[in-house]
Amino acid sequence: MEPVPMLLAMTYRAMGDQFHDRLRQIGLEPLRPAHGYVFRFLKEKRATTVDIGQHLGVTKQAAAKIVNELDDWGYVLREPHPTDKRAQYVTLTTKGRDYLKFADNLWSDLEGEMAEAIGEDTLATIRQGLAAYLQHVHGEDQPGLRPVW
Amino acid sequence: MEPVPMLLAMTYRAMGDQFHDRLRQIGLEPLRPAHGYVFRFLKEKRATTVDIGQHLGVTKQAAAKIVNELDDWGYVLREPHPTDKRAQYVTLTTKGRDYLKFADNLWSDLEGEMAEAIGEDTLATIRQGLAAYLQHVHGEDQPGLRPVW
DNA sequence: CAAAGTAGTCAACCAAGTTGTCTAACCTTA
DNA sequence: TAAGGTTAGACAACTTGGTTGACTACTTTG
Repeated sequence: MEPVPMLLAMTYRAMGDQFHDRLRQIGLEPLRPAHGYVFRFLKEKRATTVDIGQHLGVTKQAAAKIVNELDDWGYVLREPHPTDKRAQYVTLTTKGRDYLKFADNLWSDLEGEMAEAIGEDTLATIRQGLAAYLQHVHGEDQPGLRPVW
Repeated sequence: MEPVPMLLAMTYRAMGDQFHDRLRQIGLEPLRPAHGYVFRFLKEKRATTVDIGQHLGVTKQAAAKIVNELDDWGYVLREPHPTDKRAQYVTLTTKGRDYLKFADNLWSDLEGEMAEAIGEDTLATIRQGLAAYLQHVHGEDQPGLRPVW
């Protein structure tokens, strides 16, 4: 019997692969999951590189590398922090927001296909079950994503 | 609303972290998920390094590195292939089988805790739902694990 | 106002994979 | 049965995505 985590990993992988395939057909830059997570984070709040690193669960140096790429590609830009002369806010450009919207559509397409395959209600149960488990493990303050890729 | 894959990844990560923590308390070698997947594979069938690479979805060179570690630590050993003088079968030692048994217990403990947190039936639905989705996507021949770590 | 802490950058290193090459053995097949 | 193509495994160089450590400029706190 397969351990549950293996099922989780395989499903994550399967969905991620499909996402990536379709994305590549559009010929975008080679965005990795981390980039997507950054977009999602920046949509919510203004953040510095250090904040981003914290959220991703990596060092600020690693975060800086990611931010640099996104900057080079025009997905984000840096603007001076209003009160702290050391810091810079990283913000989404229009291109970044467009990407995010596009990606969200793609995700919900994939989720729709999943619902079709296994049933709307089953998917809902999965969603709620996993959320409840994370709640159970981490309580209120969910950690950064501590990603898996 | 969180995309489902993110929930999958976070749950996988949460369970994996707990697994790893408890394992480390016992002071075992720093086994990574890949090692566990190799054990699970070798329990089923005799396999060469190339087979293992195929199963893990990595090159044979990468697989060889993993097998070397496991050999150094005494979890597997290599024995000559009966008919092919180039090849070697990789097989679990007693230490390897003991580890696997231990790990399986640990996993089912964790799964038990999950069941307690979110309900036996919810967990069962998750299990079946994910399996059905994988079936839907990949059909009969599930790919190697194409792992995520 | 001095001391401790923090944002960001630079540089060196590391781990886990990749590609490419080679040898010895294997498998056609003419 | 010899010849040509394929394969298992090893070795080496490189790539990627991170790490730790050190430093500067600025900020916060006692």
